[in-house]
Amino acid sequence: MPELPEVETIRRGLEKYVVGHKILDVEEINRGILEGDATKILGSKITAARRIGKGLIINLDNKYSLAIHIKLTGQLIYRDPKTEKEPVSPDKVGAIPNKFTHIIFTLDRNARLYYNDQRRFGWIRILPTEKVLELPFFKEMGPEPFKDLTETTFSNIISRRITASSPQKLGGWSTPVKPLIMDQTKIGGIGNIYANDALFEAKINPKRPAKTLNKKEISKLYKAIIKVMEKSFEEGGASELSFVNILGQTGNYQSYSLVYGKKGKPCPRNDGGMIERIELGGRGTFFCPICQK
DNA sequence: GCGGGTGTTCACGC
DNA sequence: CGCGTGAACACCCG
Repeated sequence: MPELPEVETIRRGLEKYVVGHKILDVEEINRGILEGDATKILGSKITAARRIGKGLIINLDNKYSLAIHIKLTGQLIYRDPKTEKEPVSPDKVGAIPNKFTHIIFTLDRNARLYYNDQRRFGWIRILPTEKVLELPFFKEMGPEPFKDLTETTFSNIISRRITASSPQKLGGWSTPVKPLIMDQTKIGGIGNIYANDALFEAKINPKRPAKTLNKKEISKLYKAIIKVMEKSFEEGGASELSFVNILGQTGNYQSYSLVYGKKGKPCPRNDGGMIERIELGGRGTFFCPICQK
């Protein structure tokens, strides 16, 4: 799933359906996903669901928390007798548990929370709440859209006017702008879909070294990131792979995506360009060579 | 069979 | 240590 809009969609679902439940049991069907002592969370009540970048944190009332990263194909699915009587459609998950179900949390009031993950890249860590922010993934997370990433902060990162580790260093990044905005330690939450679409929206070529962007382009890119993510919130996220929300429903942003995955298709601006696919930083990169300069 | 996939994470070279 | 690159993780789909 997994970029900021998809993880936020899951967080909202956790807040609506899962917060308030007690965890009665934890069943580990496949090892390697869950880390930590599961007995620490038995009998505890879920008090909050938080998100940092593409990571989730479920707080419990006993000073423990669950830190979760669903990587590419993780799913958190909530089931209870009530929601099953009101059929959710479309439910992409179907029968559950299935062959990709690795962890089952039994909750009170006959509810369950399932963790499915086709590729098993994701992780769930049980640890004292005070240790959660010490995990490198959270500790090293950069500022993120809709939180602390203001346009000024974004501009400073892109043009490298300040960084946490070397405040006096100037000169800018030679790295292409696309891998830079996807670097979670620089900016939190942006992944491959929204990086591609935001660069298209801002008419910036993904190969451009970050330091060559002028003030106007940086401003356009910032606004484009916000715009494509807001569109995705409205559509419930993008379900290119296996992303579903907490009720098993798909999102619909992929129907609106501008260039992501559209190799060989005409540019949405109808400028005569064909969307090209190249590799940048090891990731598929889609852009229109005509309008993205 | 092959290429490609919404993401880290680690190993290695400079 | 910072920076950049490439592979690894595991499995499905066209």
